Amino acid sequence: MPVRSRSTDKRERILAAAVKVFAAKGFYCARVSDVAREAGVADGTIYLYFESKEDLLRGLYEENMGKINEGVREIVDGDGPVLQKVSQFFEAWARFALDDPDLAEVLTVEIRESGKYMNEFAAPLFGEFLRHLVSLIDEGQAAGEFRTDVSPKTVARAMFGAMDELALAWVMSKRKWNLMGAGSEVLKIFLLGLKNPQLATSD
Amino acid sequence: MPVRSRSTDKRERILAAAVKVFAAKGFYCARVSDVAREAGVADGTIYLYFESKEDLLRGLYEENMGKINEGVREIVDGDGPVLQKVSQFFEAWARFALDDPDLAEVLTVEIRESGKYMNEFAAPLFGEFLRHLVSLIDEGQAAGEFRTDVSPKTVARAMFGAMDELALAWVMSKRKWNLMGAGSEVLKIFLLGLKNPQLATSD
Amino acid sequence: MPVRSRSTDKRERILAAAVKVFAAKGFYCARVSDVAREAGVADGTIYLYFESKEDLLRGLYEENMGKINEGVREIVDGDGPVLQKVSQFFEAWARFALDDPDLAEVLTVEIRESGKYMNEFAAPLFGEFLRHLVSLIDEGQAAGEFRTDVSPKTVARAMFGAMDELALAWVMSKRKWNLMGAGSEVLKIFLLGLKNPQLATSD
Amino acid sequence: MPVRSRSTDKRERILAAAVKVFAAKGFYCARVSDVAREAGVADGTIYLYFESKEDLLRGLYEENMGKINEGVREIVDGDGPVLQKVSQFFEAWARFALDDPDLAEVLTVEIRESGKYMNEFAAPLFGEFLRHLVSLIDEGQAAGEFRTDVSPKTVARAMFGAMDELALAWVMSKRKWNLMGAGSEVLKIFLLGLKNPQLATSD
DNA sequence: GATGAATGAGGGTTCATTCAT
DNA sequence: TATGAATGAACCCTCATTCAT
Repeated sequence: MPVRSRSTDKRERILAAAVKVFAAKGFYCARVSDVAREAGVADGTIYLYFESKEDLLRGLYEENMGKINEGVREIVDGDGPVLQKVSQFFEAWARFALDDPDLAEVLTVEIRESGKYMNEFAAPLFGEFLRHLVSLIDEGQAAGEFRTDVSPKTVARAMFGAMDELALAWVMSKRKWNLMGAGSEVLKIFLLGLKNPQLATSD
Repeated sequence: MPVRSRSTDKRERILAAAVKVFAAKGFYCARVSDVAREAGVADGTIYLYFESKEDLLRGLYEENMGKINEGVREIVDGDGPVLQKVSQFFEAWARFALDDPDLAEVLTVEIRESGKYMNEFAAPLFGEFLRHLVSLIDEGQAAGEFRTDVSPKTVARAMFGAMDELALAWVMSKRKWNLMGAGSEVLKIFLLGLKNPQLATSD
Repeated sequence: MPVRSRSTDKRERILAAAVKVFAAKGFYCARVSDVAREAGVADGTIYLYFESKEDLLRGLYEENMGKINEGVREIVDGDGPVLQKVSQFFEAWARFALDDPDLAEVLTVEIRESGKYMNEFAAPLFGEFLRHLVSLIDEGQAAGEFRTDVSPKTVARAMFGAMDELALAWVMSKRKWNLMGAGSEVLKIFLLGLKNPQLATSD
Repeated sequence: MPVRSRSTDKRERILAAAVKVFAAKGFYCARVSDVAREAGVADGTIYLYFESKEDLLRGLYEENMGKINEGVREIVDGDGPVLQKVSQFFEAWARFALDDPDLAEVLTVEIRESGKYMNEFAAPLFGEFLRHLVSLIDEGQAAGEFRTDVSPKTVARAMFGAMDELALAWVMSKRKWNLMGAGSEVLKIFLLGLKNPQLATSD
């Protein structure tokens, strides 16, 4: 039976509260005391676990983007056919958004938060995420499934952008429609659009 | 012939300064006095033209998104074949980013700024932009060019997301690669992926 | 007719208020808003003239210690007999305390404020002050008025300590007794104690 | 034979730690947790022995100033010639500084901390210390050794100020020079300066 | 219209103190 | 007794906004 120390629990509660509050008000409009209240702790307690408000965002980002990266890495490193792995990749992404739309919103929005310090920590993890996707496209080209006259990097970026925008739209629309279905539609477009014309069989 | 009053010029200078400063530091980290210095006016002067810092962002957004919408509307309302119009649509979008990357960054990033009041003004104009794209997809389906088993809204959103992400990546990478070329690649993927399989001729 | 800019006046008012408040509550117990209220300005106004609370203390110190140093330098560089200059030196010091006991208290107390950053700025000016006194002792020895078997540095430091303690006691006692008279007594002790025994005439 | 309880030891350790930390960072800049770490106890433990941070300073002050007062009282109440007792008085003072420079710094600096509550407890003990010195001067005057045209209180204060400043300078200079020697020089100045001119024998 | 000094509310952060274990 | 995680009041400083000139 797992025994989590009190502090670990509290750290998690603070992170969860931060996700909720940042999603609701945005990082800059959110007050640290909002997060504290949401987490049910005193303002000062947050500073026992995080160095600053910004560090709280960083912690939130690294913790969760780390998990996502883990998940997609397993898929990318898996054994099945590449087309199936691409599907799984985006399913995983969609499931993550479905599971915690607030978190999806924060990661999705904050990743844009242009310059300054933010990207100093966001970039590496996002870069890793993208590299996994690039690997898949590479693999697809190597397997003869995808056309080779496109840049995997460009394709990966575009696919991510399309899916991310979908997730954002879904979050903003108060989750009124079927994200997974829309994701499938878009994925199909990409797979068709990338299909190697040399392949004997049409879909 | 239109004669712009001196004050209109100043308004433009302030807006241009705001674009530059917001792109560099982000809306929340930018100070009104930064914008004033960049515009070469006094802090107080900004409040002769805008009600608040937020109103400055609104003005910036409406002015520029308005122009973009005008541009794409002309394309959408134009007479050529739908496939050509789709190409023109994204060319216009890319050209806008190429012409003023700072502006592209601000619009691209701030549009995400989930929360609060922001979207109260961003949504309508962005919605209009999206509707133009949806119209094109609709038109393509009606013309038999595109498959009809996909939701135009979903497709439009995905296409926008892909292109927007490309623009963002390009901006963030300090414009080191060819945005227009990458955009063409991605557009081709979408057009192939959307192509009506009933069409006799393959591309 | 001297025209002081408004800002100069305000800076002076803030400095004067800081002297009063720091004297009354001590630097660390004083709140910036106390100084602001005393000066009749808004909290933020202080930061138009000083970078931080600490900078306010630094400004106060440099401005006033600078003036004191100027005053004693003129005396040290003057032409009269050295014994007379020593008297003038301490008279000047006492007059400064009499003129602005609050200021005397702040300078006297804060100069002790041991380590850290404080002395980074206090040391040079206090060092200058001490050097002026050392010069006088040197001069007295060279002139044959003072014994030469004592270190001018040690003597200067002791004389300063004695006078400073007197000033502090006077300030703390709510100025109930005659500082100038006590100062004369002490000065006489030092002058007798330092007197060159070779001198033919006894006092 | 006195058996110190474990708790008394801990109290002593905390006091010693406080001396060290207060000397290094100053009372206001020192954190209670700094003292706790230095003492090797938990933060909360300090509050088992002291009511507050201020009380810790009070305890430190009373304990040590008490010892000093005891020491000088023995000297003052001793039997030897008054001139010798004066020498012993300041030797004791210097030895105290030499033995524990950190403590000297704290007592020396904090005694100035003008304001508030501080002096409520410092004043009595410092007053006692001064009264011992005043007694000596009185005694010297009564014995015909010192001139009687000076106020013993003033003289005592000045002597203390001179010696204290010397100790402070020595502490601040990282103890680079000979405090005891400098003290002797200064004491000699005072003794010469105070010498009763009626005395047949010159020194 | 234009200025920029002044304002003051607001918020991130610190740290003395408490208390459940 | 001893602990140290938790508390929350306090405070320095920022910066959007105002307004006298």
